[in-house]
Order: sequence, then structure tokens, then C-alpha cells
Amino acid sequence: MRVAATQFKDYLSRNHLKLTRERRVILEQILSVRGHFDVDDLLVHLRQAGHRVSRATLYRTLPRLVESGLVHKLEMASGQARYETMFGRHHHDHLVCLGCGSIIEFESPEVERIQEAVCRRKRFRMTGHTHQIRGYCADCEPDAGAGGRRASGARTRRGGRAAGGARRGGRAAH
Amino acid sequence: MRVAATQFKDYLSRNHLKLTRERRVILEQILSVRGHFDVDDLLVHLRQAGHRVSRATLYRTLPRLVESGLVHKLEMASGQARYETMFGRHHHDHLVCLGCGSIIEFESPEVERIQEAVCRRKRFRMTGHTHQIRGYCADCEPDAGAGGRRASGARTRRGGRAAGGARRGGRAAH
DNA sequence: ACTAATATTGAGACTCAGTTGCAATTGGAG
DNA sequence: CTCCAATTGCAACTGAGTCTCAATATTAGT
Repeated sequence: MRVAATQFKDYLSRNHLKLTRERRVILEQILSVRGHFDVDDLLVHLRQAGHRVSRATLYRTLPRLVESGLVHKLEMASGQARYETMFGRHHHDHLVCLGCGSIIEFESPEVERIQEAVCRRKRFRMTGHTHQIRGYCADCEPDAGAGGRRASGARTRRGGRAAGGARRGGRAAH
Repeated sequence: MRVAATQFKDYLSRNHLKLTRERRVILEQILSVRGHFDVDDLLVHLRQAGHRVSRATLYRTLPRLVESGLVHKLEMASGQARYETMFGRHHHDHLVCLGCGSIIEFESPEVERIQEAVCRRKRFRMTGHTHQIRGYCADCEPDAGAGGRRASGARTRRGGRAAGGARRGGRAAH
């Protein structure tokens, strides 16, 4: 993990940015997370670990981490972004379950090749791409005859952040 | 275009929905549009054609059109949705220019095949997918030595809807 | 270590696209 | 023609994300 820290530090100094306590803490937290997470997950984990980092800082730091190459941002169809660590891993795309919200990864060098060919043909310089397959995972398949119990960890855009929410706290009157 | 209208009507009655004047007008407008559009484009066109349809109705109708199979929704990375008519066309994916916002289409049966294979392997039932390549089109290529004039029709999330906007703007009279 | 210059932070106001509650209206099946 | 479920417009509301600003912290240079 030391290497990742170094990579981030290098990125920062290359860009005349500072390595603050907040950034250090966020990086640390991210490296310790397995799988995909969104801003609120991260915030909750930070709080649980006893760190106070504002939402604004988190939103400002994530793009830095993305630029440094340590983290990848997934633009979900719902509009809510999710992130994943890219440290020590290589590119892949995602199957997103509409039932339980889980994300399954897949790799296809073949698709990558095709993409490049398409770009060449269209004289387009690719800087990034999104390739998501939406549907239902084996556990959530609604139609299936089996015992399709679903939505174990389901969290929809609305329902999600239930009680005790870290968010806003209620935009009470003003 | 008559066929499209029929397709929509069938969809509606199949679902106990009504063919209102608003829905008729929206459908008509959409069928007359070439290329990709967002909700505000559509609203502006409707207004120009002398039709008064509320934003809420537009937002409520588009999903119906998508479900009926006449329109396809593009979930843009920016978070702002765009739409395109699917009537008489078949599936394709997109190259999105970050410079001028233009959208170039591409087809790849090969990618489709790979997707299906992936889903089979992961025991995943696909209901839809998003495959977007982001980057710069030939006209916008920033680095290119040529005369890379850019952003002819650029419209970012923030800047976009300049003067005279139809939006919220004057939540004045109606 | 000290300092000046610059980047960063937290809070909360704000944006923007999209959604929703509600009372008034309107298709369309019978 | 009648009745009722579906629909509409409006305005208030959501939720994710951005921005402003005063206070604070990091770092390059000495």
C-alpha cells in the first residue's frame, strides 16, 4: 500500500497540490475498502474510523484520486457515481444487478480491441469509456423458478441512506 | 410514421393508459427530430411548434415512449439524459465528444455477442446495457497540429442553456 | 525553525435534473 | 352519455454534486 501512497504523493507534488491530513486519511480508507463504494459509504467508513472529513472535501478529493490513477469512477445509470480502487488491478467493465445493486466485474480484451478499431475508423481519440451491462444476477432473477430471494443488500437511490443518515441532516427552514 | 403512432397506441392501450393530446404532440415532435436530444431541446421544439406541454408531463411521457420501444434513453456520464428515436433503426452505441458534445454512433454485433457470452458465463440476465466511448472527435482534437477549432455547438451541463432559456427561468406566469 | 505564498478545509447556500403531491381535467370503456 | 381511472400543470421538493468564503494548514525557500 506504500506504493499507492507514493503514487498519490507524486501526483500531488507534480501538480503543486498538498498532501493534507484529510487526503491521507481518505486514501488510506479507500485502500482498505474491497469492492465498489459510493461517496456516502466512504463518508460513513471515515466517520466510523473516527475521522472527520467534510463531504465537500471528499467530493474534491475523489477526482484527484481518479486523476492519479488510483481510483476509478463508475458513472452509474442512476446518476449516482460509484468508485473502485484500481491500485494493482487492471481495466474491467461491469454487470450491474438491478435487483440487489451488486456489481460483477468482467474483462474483455476483445471488446477493448474493437473499441480501438472503432475509434480509429471514426478518427476519434478515446480518453475513456463506460461499458455496463444491466440486468439481474443469478440470485435476483425475478422470473426464475428457483427460490429467487432478492435484494439482500438492495439500496436504491431513494430508499438507501436510511435512518441516522450522515447527510445534510435536513435542509430545515431558512 | 403512422406505424410508430400505432405502436405507441398499442403500447398505451395494452397498459390501460390514455392517448392524450399531450402524448400525441410529444410523439409527433420526437418523430420529427433527427439525432439526439435532451428534455429541454424537446421542450423548446414543442413551444416553437406552438404546443404547451409542461415539463412534468414531458418527464412523465418519455419513459412511456422508451417502454414502448420507440425511443431510447442515453444515460450520459454528465448525468443529464439524452434521447434518440429508435423507430425503424436498430441498436447501436455511442462515441461522445467531450469537446463539442456531438454524438457519433457505432454498431458492433461482435460486442453484442461478447456481451451475451459474458452474461451466460456469469449467469446474468441482461435487460439493457450502456456502452459509451468518450473522447474527442476529429474536429475537436485539442492536441492535433491542425486547426483544431473546437466547441462549435458545445453545451456543458452548467453553461448550456444560455439566454432566453425555457427553464425554470421565470417561474412567472403560465 | 521561520515565513511568505499558496493550497485546502468545512459549512452551508446553491444548482440542476428530475420527481411528486394535489386539485382540476379529460379520455374512453361500457 | 356517464363515470372513473388516468392525466395534467404547477410548485414544492429531492438528491447528488458544486461553489463561495473565511479560517487554517502545507510547503518551498531561507
